[in-house]
Amino acid sequence: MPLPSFLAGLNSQQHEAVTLARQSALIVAGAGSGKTRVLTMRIAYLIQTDQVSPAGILAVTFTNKAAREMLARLSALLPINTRGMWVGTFHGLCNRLLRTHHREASLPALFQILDSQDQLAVVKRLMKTLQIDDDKYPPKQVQHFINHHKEEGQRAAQVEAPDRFTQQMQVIYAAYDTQCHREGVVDFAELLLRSYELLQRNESLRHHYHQRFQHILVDEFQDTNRLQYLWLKLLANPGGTIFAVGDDDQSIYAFRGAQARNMQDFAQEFDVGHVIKLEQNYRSHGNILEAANTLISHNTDRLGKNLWTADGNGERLRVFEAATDRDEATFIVNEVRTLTRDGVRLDDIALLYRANAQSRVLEHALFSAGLSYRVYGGQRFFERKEIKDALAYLRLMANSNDDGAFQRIVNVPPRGIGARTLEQLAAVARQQVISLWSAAQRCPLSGRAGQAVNRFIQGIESLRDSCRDLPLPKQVDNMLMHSELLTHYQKDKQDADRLQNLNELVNAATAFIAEADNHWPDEAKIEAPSSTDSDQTDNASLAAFLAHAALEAGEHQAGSGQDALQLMTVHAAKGLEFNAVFISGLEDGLFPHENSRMEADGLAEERRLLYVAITRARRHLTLSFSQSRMLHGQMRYNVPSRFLEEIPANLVETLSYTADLPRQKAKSAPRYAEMAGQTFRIGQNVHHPKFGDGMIIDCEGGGDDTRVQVKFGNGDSKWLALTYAKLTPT
DNA sequence: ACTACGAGACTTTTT
DNA sequence: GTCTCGTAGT
Repeated sequence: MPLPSFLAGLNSQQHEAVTLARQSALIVAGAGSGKTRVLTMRIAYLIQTDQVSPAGILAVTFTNKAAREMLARLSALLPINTRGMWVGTFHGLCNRLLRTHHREASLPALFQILDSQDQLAVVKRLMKTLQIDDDKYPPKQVQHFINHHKEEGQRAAQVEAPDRFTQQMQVIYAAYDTQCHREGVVDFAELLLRSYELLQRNESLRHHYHQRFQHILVDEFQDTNRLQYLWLKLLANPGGTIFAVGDDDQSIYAFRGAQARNMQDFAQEFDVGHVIKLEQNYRSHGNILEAANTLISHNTDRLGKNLWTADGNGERLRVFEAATDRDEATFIVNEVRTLTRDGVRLDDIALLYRANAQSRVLEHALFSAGLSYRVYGGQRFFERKEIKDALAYLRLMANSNDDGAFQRIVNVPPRGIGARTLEQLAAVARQQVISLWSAAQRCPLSGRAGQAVNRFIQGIESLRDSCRDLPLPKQVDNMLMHSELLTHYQKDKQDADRLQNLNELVNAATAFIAEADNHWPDEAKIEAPSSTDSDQTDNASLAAFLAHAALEAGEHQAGSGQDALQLMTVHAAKGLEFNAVFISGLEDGLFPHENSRMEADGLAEERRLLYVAITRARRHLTLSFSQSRMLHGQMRYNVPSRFLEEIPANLVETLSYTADLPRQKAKSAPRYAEMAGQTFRIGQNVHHPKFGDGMIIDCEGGGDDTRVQVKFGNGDSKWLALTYAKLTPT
């Protein structure tokens, strides 16, 4: 059989990966090595050569964006319809699975999905009813405990609890699951754990999917957590094959449970004969790659790879040292101007930083300079307050047991139902183990508040009735008209945005339906032999829309397509590329972040983070750091990042202050410490006979009592009395 | 039921 | 420094 023509142009490793015979495979795909291309071509190749039908493919990604991109590229390669294909995020696919088999998973047909916010609200509410001290057991920590254990595949009963504290956590975890079950809601981790347990328990179902999914493909494998790995294993074994693509050097999500170790485990457990490495980079110039290679070589426990390019070395990296964070920002603004003069588009330039707090100074400088910019991160469409309120109305219409939704909007807009009334309702609900809604229904309270509650219940019910046979966008519109949310937010004259967002929600619903008609065939019809609810199916599109809202919170910042500089954290930049990249704040304590010192493998992860940042750049890469920085309302003095020393000097051009850059340092009034005729200044580099080299970051006292705080190379800082410490300037 | 003030946090984040 | 959250006061 002739090979499909689209294979032309692949390099030999890519070709090998794409055309591999039916077997499990591990592809270590370096940054810019054409990873997504290989993944999509592999699918196209399998289908084109009749090794599998589209329905036999399961492809998993981490983000909706990646899933969309894969589908888009796939339909460009092949004239097939992507309808029957299972391409999506772990959570999206689990949702699909659970919707299809909700009975077997003992979930209501219209189960709702809790996002993190919602989940935290449930935890708080629960702890209140259980009367658990939230100082001793901070809700955030409880939430993390629950998620962490779910991601390890553990139910409350399986958690090891050697001490009092953990036992209490375990109790809350168990109560939380009970509560969620009663309300018919499911959190993100639950989506995975529940479908994992479903497949584990239900042999015929498992068998069905084993038969079906002949080829499973996984993107960003290094980001999988334990449960996701087990889920894949359960879905593939025995006989199925997994095509895993990942890069251990780009593993930067350990803090949320990702285990790059899954790559090694996978190679072993799935008998991967030889690992295919994609090392040819099609993105960056040579110097940039060499800097990245050398930096990452300082990590141990790597699968090991070295990026190379057929392109030239290009220009050298530039490193700039600033006196203050403002100077740093000014420098970057000037450099950006130079680049745009040379014809680089603004949106092909990125300013990256370790922590969001750093964007402020940069934004200020950009704003003053009149450069347009866009900051990624921040609130997303479906996470906005007013949208959450509107969604709560819809949720309550779909599922009246949803206490979270009930509580959220029972008094929005204000209708005279205060904390007092709610408490009474909650007490009834707790006693009879029923939802707030049922409590309100069954035990009507007397008085004005009771009337208000009744009116509320009736309002929602009549909404539900009037929406019954309407198409989804009309339902949303109808809800907005009758809920008085619009008038409520009209009073907030400060933000007309909120009104606009609410109206936008109708458009979102319209867009969702249009999209669903293309890609989301009614799985229930195709897949599920077992689930045919007659009572509630007319609300299926509403439930699907609500799931969509939770699973895909919407664009981070709806960039209106205009040319603007891109500001984001290094994490957010993963997977992207730019002609020119600035990485700012390369200081010890910031990058690597000081909190990383506490964590096992923390420094290595920070190094990988910088590796990711560096490999975003195609042509121009500028690193910068500042001697001083305003952080948490305090001036902090930092030493350059240790990572800078790990980049070979011959690749770097060091920039110094230029004459036209106003030194603002005088304004920050360096404080001095004097002792025996010697003067020490904040920011000055010094040497200590015992602790080594460091920098003075603070001083206090005077005369014989003068002390200075010195931050040493290992990250520690110490207060030293000048009388005793033998400090010498370096 | 709504506003105002103060305490405390504050790495990274997708689903 | 600035934002969020929770409580106390009106």
